[in-house]
Amino acid sequence: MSAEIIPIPRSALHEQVAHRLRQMLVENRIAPGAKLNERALCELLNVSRTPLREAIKMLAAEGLVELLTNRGAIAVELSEADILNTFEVMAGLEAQSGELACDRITGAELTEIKAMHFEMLAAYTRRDLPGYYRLNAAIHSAINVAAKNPVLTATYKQVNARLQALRFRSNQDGEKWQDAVAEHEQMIDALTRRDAPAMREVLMSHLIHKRDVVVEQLRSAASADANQSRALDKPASRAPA
Amino acid sequence: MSAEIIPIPRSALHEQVAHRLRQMLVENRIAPGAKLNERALCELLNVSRTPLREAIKMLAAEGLVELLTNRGAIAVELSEADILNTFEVMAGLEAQSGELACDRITGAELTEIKAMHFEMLAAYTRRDLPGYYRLNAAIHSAINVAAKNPVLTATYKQVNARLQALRFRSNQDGEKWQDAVAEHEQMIDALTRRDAPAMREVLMSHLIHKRDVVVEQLRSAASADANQSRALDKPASRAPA
DNA sequence: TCACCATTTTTTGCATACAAAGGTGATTTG
DNA sequence: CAAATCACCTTTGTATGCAAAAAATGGTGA
Repeated sequence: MSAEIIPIPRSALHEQVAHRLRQMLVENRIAPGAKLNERALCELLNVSRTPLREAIKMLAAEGLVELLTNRGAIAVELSEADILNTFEVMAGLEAQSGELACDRITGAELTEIKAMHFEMLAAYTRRDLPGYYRLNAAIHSAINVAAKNPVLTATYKQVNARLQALRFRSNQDGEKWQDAVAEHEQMIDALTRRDAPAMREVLMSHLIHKRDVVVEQLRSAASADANQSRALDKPASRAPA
Repeated sequence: MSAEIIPIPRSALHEQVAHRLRQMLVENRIAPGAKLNERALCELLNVSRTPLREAIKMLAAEGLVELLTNRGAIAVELSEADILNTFEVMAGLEAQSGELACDRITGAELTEIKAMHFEMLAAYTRRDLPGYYRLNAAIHSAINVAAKNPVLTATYKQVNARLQALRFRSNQDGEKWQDAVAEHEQMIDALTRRDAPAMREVLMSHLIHKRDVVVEQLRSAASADANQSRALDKPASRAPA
């Protein structure tokens, strides 16, 4: 085992394009409902249409974009029902991750998660929302990894990606934020005790609460949008690019 | 709202190609590990390389084929670890389906599932393995649908597709078969009582047993292969097309 | 002014062409 | 004779061209 000269062996163009598009979608740089214009993306990414189209097809299979037959692709726009359903699945996947992690987590992994937890508490204390989100996601991801099941990890990531775009524009409420932190304490506790049923329970309710926060924010954002568009006398049901 | 002249609005070529390839993979008409030669598939399906390649990219995102960079695509070949991991995820998804179905199943749905269960018993009694598999899959699918969560259904289907190829060549052992039927009885029972925890429990162990059957069959098949290849003095670690 | 229709323009979908990487086999050399 | 090398062929990856469908535009009539 000597030469991994370049760990990324110059991955194919369509892979790179898919990666960049995925990032743009998850970071809301392409708004939900927005059309993916091939010509525009081609010159933005400096590739021809062939690898671009192949990348778009992959994202469609991942559920990040929707294909429209003769009308190209648009970034998925989740209805409230979609969001509820997606969080429900995520809750199941997280709960299972937690259960399995209780059986399979190593001491080093648990230590690292505890360290990240304290970092998250620091971010919370400073009301550093971006830092908090980053650490929060890192902790959940670490728990998932500790479950030692790559298939579960891949499934988790794929479903989670669809929700990332929502999280990107969500803002924690003061009280809810405090509750979320308390739930994280319970998680760490259950994980330390290797108490799988407790872990499942905590993660399930944690996800339910996350869901409620997102849906609530979405509703208020939607009503704000509605007010604004009424004021501007302009129907803006579909988000622009 | 008048004319849905053709309910399938002449879906795009790459969709049709993806569908046919998916079918071929799931039915083991393309063996695990086998190379997907573009030229050959093009003339088999009578399409040019562009839609074929787009379809292959979709299947890669679904986890049915593996892309090799400059060497095309091969049908996924699951290692024993992969199989264990995949069944573990399936168990979680089925368990959640069962729990949710207990809350949300309609009387009509339950009735239909019971009817299919009796049909399955008939197939079992006749030792009609293909019929048994079909009804078994239909029942599990119906439970999933009764959970009323399209995201869960999509996730379930995607993960399950990777296992279908294995099931296609698996054969139930007499005793294990009897156990599986008994577990199905318990499932129907729990579902009738709307007992979500019991449903979770039954489905979890049912999937574990399914997993064991598949792994056992795989092992004996592998050793048989090894014997045969030794006899023929020909290394055949990779399955041919 | 608004609605409807024809025409133009844009955009997507598919096919093909070209370039580069991989595999194969024969030939050559140690 | 074995191993390495080189040339050839096959296959994949990307770019481009062409046809069809959809959107945009403009004009006409009520």
